[in-house]
Amino acid sequence: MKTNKLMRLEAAGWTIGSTEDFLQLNNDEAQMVALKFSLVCAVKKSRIKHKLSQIDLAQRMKSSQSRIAKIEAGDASVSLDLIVRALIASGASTRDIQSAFKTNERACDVALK
Amino acid sequence: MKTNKLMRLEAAGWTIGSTEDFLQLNNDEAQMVALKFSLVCAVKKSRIKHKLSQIDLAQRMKSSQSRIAKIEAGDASVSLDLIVRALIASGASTRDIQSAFKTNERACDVALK
DNA sequence: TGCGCGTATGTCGATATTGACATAAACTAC
DNA sequence: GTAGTTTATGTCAATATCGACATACGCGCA
Repeated sequence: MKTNKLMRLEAAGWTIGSTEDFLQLNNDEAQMVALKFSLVCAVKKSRIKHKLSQIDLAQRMKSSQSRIAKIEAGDASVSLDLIVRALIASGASTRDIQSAFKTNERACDVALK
Repeated sequence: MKTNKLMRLEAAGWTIGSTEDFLQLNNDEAQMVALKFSLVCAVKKSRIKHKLSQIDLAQRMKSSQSRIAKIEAGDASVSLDLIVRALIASGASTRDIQSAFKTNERACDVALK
């Protein structure tokens, strides 16, 4: 019997698994953030490696310098789409892009400066 | 001296490299499309592998069944963000995600059915 | 000092993307 | 058959994201 307490909980607006869902969501969120971070790092690395200013890169992908700055700053208003576009436009190779998806990257700043 | 013809062209609204930019853009676009395609395939594979219905997956990522359908159909209104979120939520491992970024995947349908 | 260059930050109107919903279609199993 | 399950498609109001612009900051150099 799993009815009694369960039903009371559900009556109160809870469902079984809600905790797991919550944690799962957090975990997924974390993965997403880590992924974005890696890619952002890769963008900056690739841009500098190819000796491009933010303006150069912006022109390449028909965006604006401020967008590039926001990308590299990890601004909340930039999508994964834009990050990956920037990565591609910056001249990163397919291999670079792929390896950027390893989330176990070292801290970005360290590698950059 | 690269001034003469160049200046005339620029006066006409052209800049050097515009053709390259054009091709570059197309190439970047193509890379982006290929990437999305690979990921979409990976989502469907992973979802089925984990025996999830579109509704299940939708609940996991707090989205809707119709969105999942659109994702897997390659609808124009789905962002890379959502695709990757779906991939993560479907239970794909980090390794799965990474390997999904190899653009030289085989056709999706073949593998799926 | 001031000037040029690259970058950071805030704002804003226009556009893209979202979840939700309705509904149809495809497919099983009875 | 039809009832149940899964997936596909269209619509829409709410929100997220966009490029563009202004502007400030840091930094090297004359």
